[in-house]
Amino acid sequence: MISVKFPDGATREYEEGATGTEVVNSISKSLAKKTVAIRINGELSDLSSILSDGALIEFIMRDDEAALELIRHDCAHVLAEAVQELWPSTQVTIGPVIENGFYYDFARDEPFSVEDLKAIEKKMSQIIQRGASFTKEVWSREEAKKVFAAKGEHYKGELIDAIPEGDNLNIYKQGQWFDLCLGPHMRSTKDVGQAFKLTKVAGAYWRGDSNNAVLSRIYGTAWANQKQLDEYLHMVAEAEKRDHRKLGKELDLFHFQEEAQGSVFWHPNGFVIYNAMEQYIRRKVSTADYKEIKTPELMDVKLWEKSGHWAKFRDNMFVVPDEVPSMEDEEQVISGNAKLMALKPMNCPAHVQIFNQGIKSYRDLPLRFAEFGCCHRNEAHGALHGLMRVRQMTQDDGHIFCTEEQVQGETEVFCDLLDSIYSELGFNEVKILLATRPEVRAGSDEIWDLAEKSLSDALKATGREFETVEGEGAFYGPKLEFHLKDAIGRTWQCGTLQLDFVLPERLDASYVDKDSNRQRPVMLHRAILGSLERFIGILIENHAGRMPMWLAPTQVVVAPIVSEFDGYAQELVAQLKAEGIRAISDLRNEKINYKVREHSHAKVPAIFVVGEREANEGTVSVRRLGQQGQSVKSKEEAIIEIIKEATPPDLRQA
RNA sequence: GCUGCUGUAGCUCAGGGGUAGAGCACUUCAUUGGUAAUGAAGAGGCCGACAGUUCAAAUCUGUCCAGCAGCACCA
Repeated sequence: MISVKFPDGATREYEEGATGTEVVNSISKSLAKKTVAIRINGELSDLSSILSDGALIEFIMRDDEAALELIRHDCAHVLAEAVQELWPSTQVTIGPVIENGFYYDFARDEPFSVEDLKAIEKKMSQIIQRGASFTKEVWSREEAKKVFAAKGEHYKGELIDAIPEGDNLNIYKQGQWFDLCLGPHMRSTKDVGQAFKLTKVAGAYWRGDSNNAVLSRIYGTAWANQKQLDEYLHMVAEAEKRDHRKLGKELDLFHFQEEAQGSVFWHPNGFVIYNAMEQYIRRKVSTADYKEIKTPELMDVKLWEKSGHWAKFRDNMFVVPDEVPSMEDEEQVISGNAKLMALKPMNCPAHVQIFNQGIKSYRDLPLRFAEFGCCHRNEAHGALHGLMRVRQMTQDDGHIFCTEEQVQGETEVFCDLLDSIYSELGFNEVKILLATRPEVRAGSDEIWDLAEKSLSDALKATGREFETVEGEGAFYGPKLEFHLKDAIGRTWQCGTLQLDFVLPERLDASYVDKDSNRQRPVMLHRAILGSLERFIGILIENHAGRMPMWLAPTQVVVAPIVSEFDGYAQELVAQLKAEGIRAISDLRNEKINYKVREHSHAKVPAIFVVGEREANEGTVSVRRLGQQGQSVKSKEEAIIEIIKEATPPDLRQA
């Protein structure tokens, strides 16, 4: 006999070899009906798993949060079966669960079309209705290789080879169809339910390596019930409406064009936001004792060779020969002998050049430089994405030169600065990741041990929680990544703090310590927004284009109802402008409905409507974006209200 | 860069081997109307670029360019 424990502390005895199914059946019929999987000692497993003596077990119902992963994984298997039923010569590869759904990669000569998805969904529905049980078998390596080879499944053969010797080789069957899989799965395909949808097709590299073949990937989403699926699809539609590229066009904020791929043309409206953000950050870093600097855009390639960027990022740099092309033969000719310059892809080496001027004393440390650094990176075509990924960007960059002992204090101060800025900008959920040494890197393992330890110790000392992501650090040092959660739950990496022992060494930075000895400073690279362009894109999507008053390109429109009161409207605009408010009048010969509609579409936060009553009483009828109706106030009161709201968050009186 | 899709008016899109279409926006005229569209008229296009097939190409084919969705990349 074996005994199993339940979460409430109870124990029960079963025959040797009892499975989760037997246990759940022994408890109650209704429980057995709802239970789709089991957790054994905390690990999600098949309900049909054989239990060991003393195991702690928990039942997973289909409606449990934990079952979502199983629903999606099982759904991926159903997708694969459906595809092979429809197109038997298609090879299957892998099909993992991802956020909100799953995908499956197939090897097939003909890529899938969007129309195919409908047919596949129909077939999947049938497979789910058939409700074949998932059963697990453990095969020998040889057997598995033979069977998959016979089926023409070469990718599965490669996967089998990659499984470490000694590990079990699980095969999950659902009726006639089977797949190599770690599991676990639910009881049968019926447990998947019908709340699923295939969303898109795309190409993807085998094993995520661009040197490998391109496979056809089908993405899907799956949920416990139709309501959840509908909510998810609604959320996706909402996100689409917020797309900053669409809003950028609608609100006349910026545009892109072919001749400057990936570089922003800021229109007057967009540049208001840009300037407001730049000025805001400038005030914040100035208060935090940073010295603002400006460094050259174009520098000799030699500097980038020295810093190590040339070796690693040359392919993504814009290189400019210092030469006027000759125009012989009507073709532009460049000799190839010219000195090579490069547009800076980042600012750090330039900041070190300023640090290196003159002799620095330990008394100068920590020395904090800030720059709105305009950087160019020749990003791959497919990587460009509106404001989120551009070729010309302006980083709110900064570098702190300090001693090893000062790292902890600087980390703490920086984290506080970030918290203050993010919360002022309306982002209250921040997740921190510590990214450690990548495979290709500069600096010895000892330096990396030290750098990773100092950074994580410093962060721990601030009392903040973080997760570690292995291998994601910069080539010169480990980094902290600060991820913001936006209004519809998406996360964006914005801030970063990177600890660097390598660049000061390579670029020979030094200071004189108490005992008159030359020492290497530590360099902290840091950014708060990341890039102004990208952050503005995030702000647009977060606010769905309805920018808070202090960032709104036009803050107030004053619209008279009839032309008789144009004078009163102009007077109001003049008063608002005198207070630094971005106000305009709309004196067009149009109905008030039309004006209100138009300015509401333009997402102007406040409209002052004035007619006979207002002009006679010295009032305004204030209509606020997103609110029904309007309220009448004295003009003084209305203006004071706008001034308050238009004040940047760091300048507001508490 | 890779795979797939798309490219027609300022915007959103329909059409499709034989004279280029709609709505909105724009211009003009009339309208002075109290909180999300007043009416009428007009103007606007090398149908992404280049080549090929054809009596004839915006339409079919090919190449290229750009955008989009993923992938890969992201100092």
